[in-house]
Amino acid sequence: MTPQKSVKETAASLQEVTVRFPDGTELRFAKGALLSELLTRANPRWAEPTVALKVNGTVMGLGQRLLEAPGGTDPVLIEPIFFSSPEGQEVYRHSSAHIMAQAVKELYPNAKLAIGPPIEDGFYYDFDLGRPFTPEDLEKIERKMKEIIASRYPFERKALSKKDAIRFFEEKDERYKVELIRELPEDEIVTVYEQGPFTDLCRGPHVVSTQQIAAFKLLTAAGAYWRGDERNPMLQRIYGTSFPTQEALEAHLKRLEEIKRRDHRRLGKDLDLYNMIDEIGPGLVIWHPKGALIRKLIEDFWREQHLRHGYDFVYSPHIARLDLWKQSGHLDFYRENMYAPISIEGIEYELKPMNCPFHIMIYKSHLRSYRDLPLRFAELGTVYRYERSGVLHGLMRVRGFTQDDAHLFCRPDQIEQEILKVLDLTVFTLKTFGFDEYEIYVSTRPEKAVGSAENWERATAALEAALRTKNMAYRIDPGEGVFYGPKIDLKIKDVLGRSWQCTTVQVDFNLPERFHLSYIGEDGKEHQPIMIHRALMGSIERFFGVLIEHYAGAFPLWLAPVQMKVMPITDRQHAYAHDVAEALTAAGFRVETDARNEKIGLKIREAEMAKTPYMVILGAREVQGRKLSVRKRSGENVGELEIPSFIERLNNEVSNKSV
RNA sequence: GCCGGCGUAGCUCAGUGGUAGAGCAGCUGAUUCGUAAUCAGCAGGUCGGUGGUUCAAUCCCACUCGCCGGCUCCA
Repeated sequence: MTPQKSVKETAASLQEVTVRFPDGTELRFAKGALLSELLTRANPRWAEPTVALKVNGTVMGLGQRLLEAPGGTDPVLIEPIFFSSPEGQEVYRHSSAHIMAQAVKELYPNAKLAIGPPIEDGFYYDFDLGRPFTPEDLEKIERKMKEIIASRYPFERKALSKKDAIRFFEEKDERYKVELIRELPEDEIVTVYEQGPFTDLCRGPHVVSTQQIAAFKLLTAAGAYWRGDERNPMLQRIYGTSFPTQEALEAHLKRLEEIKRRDHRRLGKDLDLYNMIDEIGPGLVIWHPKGALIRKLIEDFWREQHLRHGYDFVYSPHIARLDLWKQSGHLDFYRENMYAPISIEGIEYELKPMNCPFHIMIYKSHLRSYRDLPLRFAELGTVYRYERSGVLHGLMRVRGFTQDDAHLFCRPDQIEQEILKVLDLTVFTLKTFGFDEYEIYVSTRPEKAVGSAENWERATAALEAALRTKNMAYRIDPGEGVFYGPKIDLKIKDVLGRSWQCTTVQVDFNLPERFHLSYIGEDGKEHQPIMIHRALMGSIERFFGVLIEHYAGAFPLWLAPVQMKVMPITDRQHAYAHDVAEALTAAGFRVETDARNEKIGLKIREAEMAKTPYMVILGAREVQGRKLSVRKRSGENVGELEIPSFIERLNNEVSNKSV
């Protein structure tokens, strides 16, 4: 199996070449030198252990040789890659995945290898085992991985012809690997990596030795289809993660704990915000009073902003005749997400999955002039979409949800300006909730789509132009547009750095055509308006779920369902507590009084667990001085205040919408 | 939808082929207390649902509903 080195290559390996390091240092090396030799000799005092090297811009493993470097330049440019970079993590975790695969093969020789890539925060490997992995299996695999790491196997790269590679993996009965290799181009050189007795198909690169994987943990096992296609066999996937130090691993595990602690499904129950129950059905939310109040406050804010930004509010029904959905094209392109029609007096009606056709009907209710445009119809519109049972997830993925929807009708020359306005409103809205960072994607034409290629291009160009004007960095997401037009998707980053898709802005050249929308232009002739669909928070349900996790349930004062609790220490302060609560309520705050015959410690504990922003503690001293002793949920003691100065403080905090 | 795990009191969870327990919450009483849990008593469950095996099922089996972790998909 050892590939033969050509005579020419051997000769070449004796020659020398200059290597330039990032600090400008240049050293001479034999062309056949191992990259790890470069590193030792150069002693470059790099702060972190080097995972791999970037050689003339290509990431290479330290076990590779200088002569494999691309470009064949002299000098050869070298850059270190540390674990702290995304590339370093990829190499490190990819190697970790190989170690896991070796462990699995040693423990379960019949397991077939599929694929095992690095992913964000870790790695996975898919196996065909014929049965699922149990938690005990994972423990055994972890122990075996530790042995493999202790064995200090070097990762050795071997190149094979496609034919040899197929034969090699056929002999091992690794049918998935064979399938992968067969799809490579005919003349492709296939590389494999060996670590001790284990060989895996792999492009690489890898760390030098298994010993380099210092700290790892296997996290979960789950089913996954071969190549993500449900018609293919179900494989068994093991997820794991690895880090160069035990501390870094533990920090990561702690973060996972933190994510669990913030889980909106747990907090939603603990804080009594909302629920989803069997009797009603999966993916259908009931909002309990506290959650409903928060929702109301969010919606009030939304309405206020939309009024200021020139939107008109509209309302539309939950069902409409099937014909409407035929005309809109939803029945052709969105059917799999729609519920079965309801027959009423012989006419079929359909539960709405989107609000657009209704807003279009409002547009069509008058003859429109170019002077009327742009028209902006906004609605907190509740829609119902069939989602497969396995994809439902708390508030993040439901079957009935309310979009903060709007449809803008404008002239072609107004598109860019309208999108700019939408972006402004989006940024302002998100910022109010403490989201300052986001990822932006522009999705282009999918396979299943209506409308001409030319229209798609025009629309996409408008979206990109607006983003460039706003200096907002974006990435292209090819083929991910909705069937009726390209879109901008904005994923917000929460306090833990996780991304959530909320905002979407979609240009639509198609619905105006299907519904024969028109306006009378300056020239007195009919023209077709452009339509823009947009939702800033996306779905109120999802946005609320994200907010719960973002704030860890501790809603800022302006959103907190109960803003403060008035807590008399004994019943001798009840009368004063009543007066205080009345004064605060009269000032417009949401106040509860805890007049139970309980110790103050318990009252504070319960207010803390309910994440109430302020606690107003009233004992004999406060009654005496007609004051308030104010404590924040952070534990901070604000001290003794007079009622008016407390109210002023609260008013400031609410009007600033301090996060 | 698919693979796997789970479903026991309002919540978090023990448990067993002979019809169930704890802590918290609830109710009652006592305690009048200064910044994250006062004490005692009481009450609370057709063990997700349906069917089957069995003298006997919460436990075993089948089906079904739901939840959780993934796959796929999306606001």
